[in-house]
Amino acid sequence: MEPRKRPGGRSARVRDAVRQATLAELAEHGYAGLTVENVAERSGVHKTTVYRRWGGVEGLISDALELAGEEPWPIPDTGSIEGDLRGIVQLVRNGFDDPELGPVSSAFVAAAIQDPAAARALHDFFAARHEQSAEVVRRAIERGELPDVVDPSEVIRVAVAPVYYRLFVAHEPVSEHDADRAAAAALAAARAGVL
Amino acid sequence: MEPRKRPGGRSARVRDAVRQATLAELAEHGYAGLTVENVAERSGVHKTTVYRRWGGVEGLISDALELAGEEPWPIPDTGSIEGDLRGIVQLVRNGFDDPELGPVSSAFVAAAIQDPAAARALHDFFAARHEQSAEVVRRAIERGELPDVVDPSEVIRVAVAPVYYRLFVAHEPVSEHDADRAAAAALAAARAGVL
DNA sequence: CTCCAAAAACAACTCCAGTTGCGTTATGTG
DNA sequence: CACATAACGCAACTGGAGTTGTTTTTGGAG
Repeated sequence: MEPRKRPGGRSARVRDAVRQATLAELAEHGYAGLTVENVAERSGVHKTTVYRRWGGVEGLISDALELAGEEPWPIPDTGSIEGDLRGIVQLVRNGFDDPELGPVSSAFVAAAIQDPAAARALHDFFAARHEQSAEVVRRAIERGELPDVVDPSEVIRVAVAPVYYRLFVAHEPVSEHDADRAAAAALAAARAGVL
Repeated sequence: MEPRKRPGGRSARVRDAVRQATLAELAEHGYAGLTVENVAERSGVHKTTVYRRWGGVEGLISDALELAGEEPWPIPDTGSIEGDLRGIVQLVRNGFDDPELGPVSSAFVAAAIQDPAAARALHDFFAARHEQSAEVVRRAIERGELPDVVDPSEVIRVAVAPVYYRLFVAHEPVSEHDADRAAAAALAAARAGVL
C-alpha cells in the first residue's frame, strides 16, 4: 500500500514552514534577494531538503503562487458597473501600494518574467482573476448597462492594464486618479461596444 | 591639461565592444542568463575591466538601455487617428514578436523590475516614447477628430497598456486582433472625452 | 620622440549558491 | 509494537561569480 500522507505529517509541516518563509523573504528582500539558503534558515528546514523538493528559487515561487491563487478576492458589488470597475482597479492599485502585499506581488510579476514555470503559474492566477472579475461585467449586461456584444474579461483587462503598465513597464507612479481614469476608459470603450 | 578622449581611443573601443556583446548576450540568453564573464569573453575585454567600469550586470543593462533610448522610432502618419493608433500598437506588438528584438526588449523590462538604476533608465525611455507618440493625438485634436480636453500621452498609455499587460503580467499571447482592439478601446475612450 | 597618467590586462584569491553521498528520523502499516 | 521506507538532516565538496593588488599597455601632451 502506498503510504498516505496526513495533513499533520512531517512533510506537511516542512512544506508549510518553507512556504511561509518564502513569502516572508519575498516581502523583505524581493525576488532578486530570494535565496534558498535564507529560506532554509528562516524555516528551520535544511537547505538540501529545499533543493530536493522545490528544485530552487523558481520552485519556491511557483509553489507560493499556486497557494496565493487559491484564495478568492472580494469582487465589489456596488450596483453599477461604474462603481464595480472602479472598485476592482482600486483594489489592484492598493494591492501594490500596500507595504505588506506590494513587495510579494511585485516579486511574483518579476519572477514570472524570467522563469517559465512561474509564468505559467501567474498565467493561471490571472486567468482565475479575470474570470472572477468578469462577473461584474456580466451583471452589467444583464442590467442593460452594457451591450451584450462586449467580452466581459476583456473589459477587465483593459481596465487594469494601465495600472500594471505604469507600475512594471513605464515605472511611473500610479495615483488614485490614474486608476479611476483607467476604469472610466474601459467603461467608455465597453459602452461604445468596441470591447 | 586634461587629456581629451577621442572617439577612436581604446576606451571607446572597449565600450562599444562591451555594449555590442551585452546586446548579443541578452538576445541569446535573456536577462537571467546575462553574466559579466560571458560579456567579457564575447567582447574580448577582460572581466575585471567590465566590473570596474560597469560595476556588474545592472550597469551593463542601464548602459545598453540609454543607448537604445537615443534612437527615435517611426511614428506613423496615416491621416486618421484610428490608423495612427493602430500603427503604434502594432509597432509595439511586432517589436516583442520579432525573434531578434523581442528577447532584448523583454530583458530590459525584466531588468527594470529588479534593478532601480535600470528602472530609472526604462522610465526615461518610455517618457521619451510617450512624448513622441503623443504627436499623433495632438494632430488628431488639431484636425478636430478628438476633443481638446484629452491628455495626448494618456491616450498612448491606455492604447499600448493591454499589450504589455498580456505579455509581461498575465502571460497571454497577443494576437493582431488583440492589439487592434486595444487601440480601438483607447480611441473610443478619447472620443468620449474620459482620457 | 619622450614620458606621464589613465585605463586595461593579468593572476590569485574569497565567498556563496548549488550538488552529492550517506547517515538519521519519522510516518504509516502489518 | 516493530519494521520498512520515504523524507529529512548533515558534512564535505564543486564551480563560478565577483574582488583585490599588481603589472602592462596605450593614448596624447609637451
